[in-house]
Amino acid sequence: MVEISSDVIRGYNDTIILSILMKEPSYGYGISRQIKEISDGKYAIKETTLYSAFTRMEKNRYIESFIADEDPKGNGKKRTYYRITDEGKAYYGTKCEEWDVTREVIEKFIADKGE
Amino acid sequence: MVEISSDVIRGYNDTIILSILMKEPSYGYGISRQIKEISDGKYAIKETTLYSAFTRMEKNRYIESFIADEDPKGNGKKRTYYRITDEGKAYYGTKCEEWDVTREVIEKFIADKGE
DNA sequence: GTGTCGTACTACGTCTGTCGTACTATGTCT
DNA sequence: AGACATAGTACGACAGACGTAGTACGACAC
Repeated sequence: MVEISSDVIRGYNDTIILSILMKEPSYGYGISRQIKEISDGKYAIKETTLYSAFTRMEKNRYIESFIADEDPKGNGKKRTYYRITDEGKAYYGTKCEEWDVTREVIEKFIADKGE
Repeated sequence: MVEISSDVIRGYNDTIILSILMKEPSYGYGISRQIKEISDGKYAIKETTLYSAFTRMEKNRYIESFIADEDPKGNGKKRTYYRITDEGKAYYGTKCEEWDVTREVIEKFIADKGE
């Protein structure tokens, strides 16, 4: 099985996290599981990478945190949730556009992909 | 114009350089110009990034350096050329395969690209 | 004959994102 | 009692990319 090196995803971790928050607010562990699920187990973000991304993106105002209870059935336990901001949505949009260009460029150098 | 962030290309700079050396041996400045040309000016590798990649890849035995004269018309001036090794070719092949997986994964998180 | 441009690098230090390791704490299942 | 899933936090290390700067040579303009 082909392994995805982290240096490749680097620069898109923030985008991946934001794409999950585009649907609805979520929290660390939940986002981590969703990433694994959506990628069919091909990519698992490291905890440290994820939480440091939260810190960075909150500083950049791409996301906002708030404390909330666990799912209804839960007792009184709290979790830190994150919600995407308008700036975050704009950033996500930019990254999606950038992706097209990046992909095009890289594929010019990849065997059997160039013109 | 959409700017390509370096973190995205990161992890593929070596691959891009090797793709040029797959055709024929070349040298720093020449490779730099070829990258710009092939990418239609969309990507220009920084000098420092390029030369540090040479050092790294020579250490990894993906490339070998040799000194040669400038083009025939040149006088006695020398340049450092690089040639891809068999290990380098194998590495390039692996990276090309990895690219397919990476691209697939990332596109699951990019708007209008998912399933 | 001086200055600028293109070529062809090298050196050094900084920054950023990722990762390894480790630790805390609670609830559930066995 | 111990393992496992959940839900994090803390801290330090590392690698690749980048900014800045400097060297050196030849060609060409003015």
